[in-house]
Amino acid sequence: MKELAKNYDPQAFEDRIYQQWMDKRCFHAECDPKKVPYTIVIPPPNVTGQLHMGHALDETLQDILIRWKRMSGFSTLWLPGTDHAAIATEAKIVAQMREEGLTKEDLGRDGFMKRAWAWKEKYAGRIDQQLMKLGSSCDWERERFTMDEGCSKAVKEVFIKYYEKGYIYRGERIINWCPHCLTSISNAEVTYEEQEGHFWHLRYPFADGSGCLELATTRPETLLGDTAVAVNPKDPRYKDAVGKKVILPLVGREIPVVADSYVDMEFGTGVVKITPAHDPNDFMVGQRHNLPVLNVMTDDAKITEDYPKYAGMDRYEARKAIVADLEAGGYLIKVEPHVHNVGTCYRCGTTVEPRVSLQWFVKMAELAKPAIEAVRSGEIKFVPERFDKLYYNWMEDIRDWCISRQLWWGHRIPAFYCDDCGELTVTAEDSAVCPKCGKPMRQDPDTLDTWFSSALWPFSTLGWPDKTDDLQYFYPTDTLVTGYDIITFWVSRMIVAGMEHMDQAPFKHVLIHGLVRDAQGRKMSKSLGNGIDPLEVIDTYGADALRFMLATGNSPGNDMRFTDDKVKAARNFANKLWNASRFVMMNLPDDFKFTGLPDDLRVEDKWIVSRFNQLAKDVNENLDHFELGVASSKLYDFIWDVYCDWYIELTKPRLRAGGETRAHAEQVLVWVLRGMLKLLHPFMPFITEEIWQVLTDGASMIILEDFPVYDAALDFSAVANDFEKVIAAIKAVRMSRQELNVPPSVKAKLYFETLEVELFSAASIFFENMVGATEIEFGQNFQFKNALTAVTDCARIFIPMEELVDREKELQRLAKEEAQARKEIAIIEGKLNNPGFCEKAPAHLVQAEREKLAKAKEKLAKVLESIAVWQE
RNA sequence: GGGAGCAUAGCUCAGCUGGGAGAGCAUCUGCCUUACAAGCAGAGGGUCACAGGUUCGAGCCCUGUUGUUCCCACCA
Repeated sequence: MKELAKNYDPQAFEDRIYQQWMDKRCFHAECDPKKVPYTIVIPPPNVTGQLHMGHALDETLQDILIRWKRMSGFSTLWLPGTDHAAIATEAKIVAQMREEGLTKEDLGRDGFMKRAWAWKEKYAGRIDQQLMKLGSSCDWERERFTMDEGCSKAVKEVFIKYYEKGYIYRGERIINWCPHCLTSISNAEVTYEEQEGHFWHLRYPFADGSGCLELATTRPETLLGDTAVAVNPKDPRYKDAVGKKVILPLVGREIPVVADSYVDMEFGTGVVKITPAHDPNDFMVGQRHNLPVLNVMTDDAKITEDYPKYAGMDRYEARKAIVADLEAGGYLIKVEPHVHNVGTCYRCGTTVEPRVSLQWFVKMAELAKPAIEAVRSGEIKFVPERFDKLYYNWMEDIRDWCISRQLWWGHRIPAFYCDDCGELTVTAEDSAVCPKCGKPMRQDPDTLDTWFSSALWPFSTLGWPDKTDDLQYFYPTDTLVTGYDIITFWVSRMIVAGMEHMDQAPFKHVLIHGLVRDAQGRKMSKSLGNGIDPLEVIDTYGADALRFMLATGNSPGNDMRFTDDKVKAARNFANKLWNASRFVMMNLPDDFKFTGLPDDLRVEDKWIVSRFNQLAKDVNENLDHFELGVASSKLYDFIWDVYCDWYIELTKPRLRAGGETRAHAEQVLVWVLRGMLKLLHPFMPFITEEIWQVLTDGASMIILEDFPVYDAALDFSAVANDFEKVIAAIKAVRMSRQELNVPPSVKAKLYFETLEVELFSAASIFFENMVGATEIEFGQNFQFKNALTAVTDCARIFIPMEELVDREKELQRLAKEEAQARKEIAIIEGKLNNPGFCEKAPAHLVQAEREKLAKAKEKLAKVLESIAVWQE
């Protein structure tokens, strides 16, 4: 038999193992009618992005599920792919061009696109490589990209379908504009931040000279675009003002005073300046009162040429200048500090500028209805459930979705304008000629929001709009794994699209995870520089350790902190498994053949087999309920505590014995080891595959093995429970010896007072091997003047010492045990003396309490006897 | 303003449908026991935020309070 390397060194095999899986096409999915499909589509990372800890978590969870299902006999497809990430990618390219002194206009649209594709080609694949390092078992043969031919076809199809059904319209609305990215963004892409600003109290004089209206603003520079002043119609203070005109300071324009219920009488002076072009609420007021819309800013938020004095100043410069002028002109009453929420671009953090412009929108209210119903009916389930509230919250109050972006990198809107006759045509054809007048048409310059294409991801990647075999077989997908931060951006829109175009929810479960934060609990971010690179972690500790750490110790939907200690603990666990496997293999003869579990199992074998059987049951159940963290910690406990610390130690005497005894132990050791490796494989795929292949001499791959399940034939609970008594006795002896500072090197004979003579006598070898027993004798009423006692609920064990035992210390120890026993008895008696408990609690629980009480009393009696002996 | 999460050992967190408070790390003690010192054997440490309620029984369910984090809306 080949041996495992002396040290666990993930670098030595992780890449090789991955290559093997690839060579054997282990990740490839077939439309196999004999199998049940299980599908996950990857949340597509940015095509030119880099793997960060959030991805690592996301992919780890998906890979665990996929590998588990694959081993459980499903035809599993994990479909990988990347997103073109319109704003993010275009921003990077533009920044790079800026360094060369180039602008988009310099290159022109075609030139820019050429450059963008080249950029994409250069960096695409990098993220794939990184996913591979993690062990992701994606079907790379099916890899997709949101701007590939098929996805682009789907996008056009959907756009046209929506347009024809009246869900898509074009209109002049106030939208969120990012002056840095130079594009519109949707409501969902705006993040609000609390900022300290000012409240400028201003005075607007009446045109007729009858005094002034006082009002306050946080954005004095927008005054240039004021087209009215509004008051509440019910406000008695301003009854006479309504209908009059005021003169706009600095500008001199006469604007009306209008009455609108939007104005809150309680707030400020009850007078609001109305700037329809630069504030969403003002825009609505403007519409109600037919006010002109004056855009006073350019794309990049500078004042336009219409106001020569401030032209070219950016909005903050202009603010300073205008405030100064207002003060000079006597229009400024006072300035107060004011904390308010400011919208920022979620991509670049720039303060967004509400701006009126002509954009494309999707009417969401109708489309949202079936999508809401899909969750309400349980067709789609969020895990954990509470996230459905966030979803309803968003969907039930949904706004129209601004989908046009003033970017070049993306899907161009399939709308064409005829400059000649003014006709608007939406069509999939590129070489469009005006259907009305036959003249050539001009395509809309804008592209679509990135999320428009990712919304179609669960079916566009399977071939839709064509009716492909993949689509037939793998749709709807089963589980979507993603972070709570993109439920509104992405999950909700996929559900909408799935319901609308496929008439079927795109997935059954949405497994939501939290954010990976740094050790102090802060969000990992570029600006803080506190991000941890998963690849560096993999280099240091191995992918298995990283994966295990990410999957353990947290529960769905909750954030987790990343600490080095946790990865180290996971690495140590891998090392433990490695060494245990090495130990087992070292003990196997060269011609070892695994023949399966022997029929004549010993008590300790039945114990471990039974425990393993329970573990297999638990792990399957936990995974079924998406309790990945619970499953992984059960595996940890079993492998480390049960198998390594107990079972291996228990088998050592048998291995030393040789012959049949040894061969028998070898089979059980290997049987359990194989089972553990399989159960652990989804979590730690590399190390389990490596060990497996050495163990099986390369005859098979663990990734293709059957996942263990509960087997009633392997349930030996009764025997296992008996064996727990032996374990309890060993622990009790250890505790006595340690607490009395008896060195491990000191051996001693053990005297047992017990009714379980048969059980303990069969186990005597363990006492010799594990607690330094020289010999074991059974009897009653032993009297020792200088012995430690170890007490369990079914045995009292004397350990006579040659050197004088510290009487006081042993008495103290026994007193502690007495106190514990009494406390336990009190608790149980408290329950049993409660008539309500005995009457209403399930019978088996009452019975269990009675048994516990009997045992506790027995133990107490034994402890008291021991104390009596010492006190004589 | 609306909604949600969290509060459990010194730290980081588990604890699934209510039925004996757990893990890792840290601390203390003893061990190089030929798989593993990235280890072994033990120990100490918690009024499960607070106050009520339901129940035979509450870390878990209900109500309220406090602290904290987040999401949504957004008052110029």
